[in-house]
Amino acid sequence: MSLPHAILTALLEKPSSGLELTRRFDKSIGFFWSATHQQIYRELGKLEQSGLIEAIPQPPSRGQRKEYKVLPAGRTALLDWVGQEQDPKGVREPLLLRLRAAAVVGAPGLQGELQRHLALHEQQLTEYLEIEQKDFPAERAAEENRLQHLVLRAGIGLETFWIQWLTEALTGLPDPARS
Amino acid sequence: MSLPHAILTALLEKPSSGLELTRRFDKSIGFFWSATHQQIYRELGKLEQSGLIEAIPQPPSRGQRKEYKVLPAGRTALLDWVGQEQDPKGVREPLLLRLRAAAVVGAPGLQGELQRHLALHEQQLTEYLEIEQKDFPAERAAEENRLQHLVLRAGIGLETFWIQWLTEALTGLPDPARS
DNA sequence: ATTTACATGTAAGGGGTTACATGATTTG
DNA sequence: CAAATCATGTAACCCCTTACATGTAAAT
Repeated sequence: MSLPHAILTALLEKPSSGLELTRRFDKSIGFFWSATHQQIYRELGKLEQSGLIEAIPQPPSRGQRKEYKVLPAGRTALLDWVGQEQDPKGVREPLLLRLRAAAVVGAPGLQGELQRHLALHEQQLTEYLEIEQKDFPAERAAEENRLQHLVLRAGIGLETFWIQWLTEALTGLPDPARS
Repeated sequence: MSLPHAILTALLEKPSSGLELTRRFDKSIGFFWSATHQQIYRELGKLEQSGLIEAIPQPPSRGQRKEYKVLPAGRTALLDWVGQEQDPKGVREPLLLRLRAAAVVGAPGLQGELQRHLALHEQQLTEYLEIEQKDFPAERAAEENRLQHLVLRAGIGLETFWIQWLTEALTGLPDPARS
């Protein structure tokens, strides 16, 4: 039940249409909870039906922009959700599965795949670091947006971990394959 | 499409029945790809229909143990899958979402939740470290099961990261709430 | 007028989660 | 034989993914 609350958060930060939300997800919340526009439209419909959000009155026709804002009930629902106990869900990373499978059936081409992942993680880390420089400059070690910064630091930490792990993995198996 | 391949890997390591697989998942593969017995039974059925695994002949009645082994076609399918390019999927961590939401609607009780998560991650790390000591002792810095060890090291690294991040987060907000 | 970009949706299928159902085997 | 345990399975629901469909507005 995370997506609806992600949407509520985004709408509280700024009322938006479905497409706007999709774009904002692509470059902020989506970093740790991605969603496609299909998911978002469906969820907006549900949230509206539940009385948690409201569409700003418009001639409702297809292909016509429809902007939503959060109702008081929506804010309450979000606050409830934030306060709930939720256990962290375990890792779910196919690459680790594939390594384990490779230990059994062999792994031609795995080295290349690891290098590809390494490059992708380095790219993501760079993106995060740029955002950090832009949004959280050292001067105002803000109390205001400390939480947002913390979230970004989680992303940075995770990418850093993967880069380190992949590097270690690659220095270990310098032979291209073993079928 | 990860679960079937996780099962193929497990069955190659050792032919098993559905319930055995469920238990083995709970304490090894399941650390980075969990599955319930319902999922496993359904998937075993599909794999058998596809001709990738085979049940060792038994009077097939309900409630009767049924052991599966991997067929050559299954091994091939797994090898194919290991060789495919698959992009890493982004993080999907509700706790980060909740922090972000807390930045908007406030966060009574969030500190307690962070401490709870910290304890859970410390517990998981301990479990991983025990497995490492038992299965990968320093003496034989094995080439044989290097890949398995690497996978475990990923788990260790991830838990370590979360512990560090949560600790940092908690030292920052020593006030119990702010609604 | 046609194309392009914007914007909102529908449909189908896969996978995961939870609750429940049923048969076999062991134990008291 | 009654209860507990082992073992396999069904059903319903929800979420995510992918591909496609439809309508509006602006540009050429």
